[in-house]
Amino acid sequence: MTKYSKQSRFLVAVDCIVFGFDGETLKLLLIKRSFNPEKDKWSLMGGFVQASESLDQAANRILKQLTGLEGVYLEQMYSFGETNRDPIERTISVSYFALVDIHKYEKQISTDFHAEWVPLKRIPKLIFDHQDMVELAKKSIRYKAALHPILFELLPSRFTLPQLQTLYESVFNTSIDKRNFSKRVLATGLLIKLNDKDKAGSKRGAYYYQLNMQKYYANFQAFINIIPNPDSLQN
Amino acid sequence: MTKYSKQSRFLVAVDCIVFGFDGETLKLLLIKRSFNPEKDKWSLMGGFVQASESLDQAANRILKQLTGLEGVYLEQMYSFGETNRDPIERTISVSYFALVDIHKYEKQISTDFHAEWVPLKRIPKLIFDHQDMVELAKKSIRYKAALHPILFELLPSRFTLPQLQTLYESVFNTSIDKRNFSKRVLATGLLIKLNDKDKAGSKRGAYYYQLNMQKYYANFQAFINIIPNPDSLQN
DNA sequence: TAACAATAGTGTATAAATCACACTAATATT
DNA sequence: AATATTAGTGTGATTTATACACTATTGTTA
Repeated sequence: MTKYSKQSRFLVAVDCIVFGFDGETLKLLLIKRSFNPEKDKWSLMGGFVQASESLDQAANRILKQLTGLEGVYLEQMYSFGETNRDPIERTISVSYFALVDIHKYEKQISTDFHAEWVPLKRIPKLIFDHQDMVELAKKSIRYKAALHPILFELLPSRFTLPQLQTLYESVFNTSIDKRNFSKRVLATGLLIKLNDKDKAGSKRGAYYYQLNMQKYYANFQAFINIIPNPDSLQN
Repeated sequence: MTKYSKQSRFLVAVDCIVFGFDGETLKLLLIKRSFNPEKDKWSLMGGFVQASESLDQAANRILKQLTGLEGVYLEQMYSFGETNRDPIERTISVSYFALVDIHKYEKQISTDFHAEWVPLKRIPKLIFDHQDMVELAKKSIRYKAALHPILFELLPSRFTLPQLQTLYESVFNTSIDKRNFSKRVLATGLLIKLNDKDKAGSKRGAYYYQLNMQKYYANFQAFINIIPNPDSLQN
């Protein structure tokens, strides 16, 4: 059968907004572009989709190539298709956001690749419409995290309640009463309390918890109420 | 400056999942394809993105061309990019869902175009991965409608509470106590009660309501609780 | 080695939201 | 005039959310 001969064909890119959390601050992984146009400007991780791969495969490949990251939480977000968003040639970009445990990758990223963790509050000017992508990604994770337990993807496999609370407070840019916070998270049944403590953050030490992976996967689609009235917290 | 010479370029399509509600049943607008491949098979509204238009513009154009629909609620949903999803040539499809007032368009659609409203429960086999798109669209509107007042887009500008309730009951495939339902919807402050009644649906007649457009637009992003525990209603 | 400083951990009473539930009202039809 | 059909309304019980403050632990320091 013949091809669709009269139609235009376009470059299709994938761009990844990669979030990390170092225990205090939410960060994005950015790279200095190594090729034209906009060489040496800050950019999201991106690359063109190849003929042989699906969009998801492209996103995973690009993330792996540019940062070494593999097997991380990656979710398609939105497709950007303004005709002039790339000045060289029309490119449609399918954006993904990723949530990674920053500690696993911190060293290898900055040495092997020209990628850097930048605090979300101090994102430099980015190329093309990457700024818009970042804004949308911030909204998207806040929205999703208000309903689903995705933020655990940003933490190491063992974490403390104070760490978890700090993470929620950063994402939602608010402060939460710790008694109510712990009641709510424990009520989800997602956490398993361990016997040892993290002594790094305080003299007394805080108990480690880990995810109950069974329940985590089973309840991922269910709505969960860690942040009440999240819409009143927009900013 | 030169183009990105070594990269592959792809066809990019837009496919629209168009929902309508006739007062009793949720329906999708489908068309019989008028061209190959898969001529005469059932399909979603789709078409290729042109060089001169953005994705949103393409979606609006295609909807207009194939159905005459214009100015309807249209929201980008997800991009489908499996390499072999179109057997003729690789095509990346950006899907949109639309919510329309079925009465406004019912006649003009079936006469001017080869489009047809089909009950959601009786969707025929569709071409390519359009079945997947429909499944995702059903999930998407249910998810969104659990949190935001989008379902009003499916109703005429004047509607009764019984109509609204039937709509929610169809979307969530459940039944709701009408006392609690009316309390909840009226508590949103989104509805204005009118002085006349719809006498078509019953002898007594039910009061018409209309949307308070101010509040509707202002509160669109806010979370709203018309359906409690929507996750317990999945199916 | 006792006092101090710093963070972790816990409970209760009040307010608000949600839920379950049944009767009367209006009117077209017979 | 009786009947059938759908619209409209209120309350009490339960659950959930909120506000709020003190004790526990332990490394550091005087």
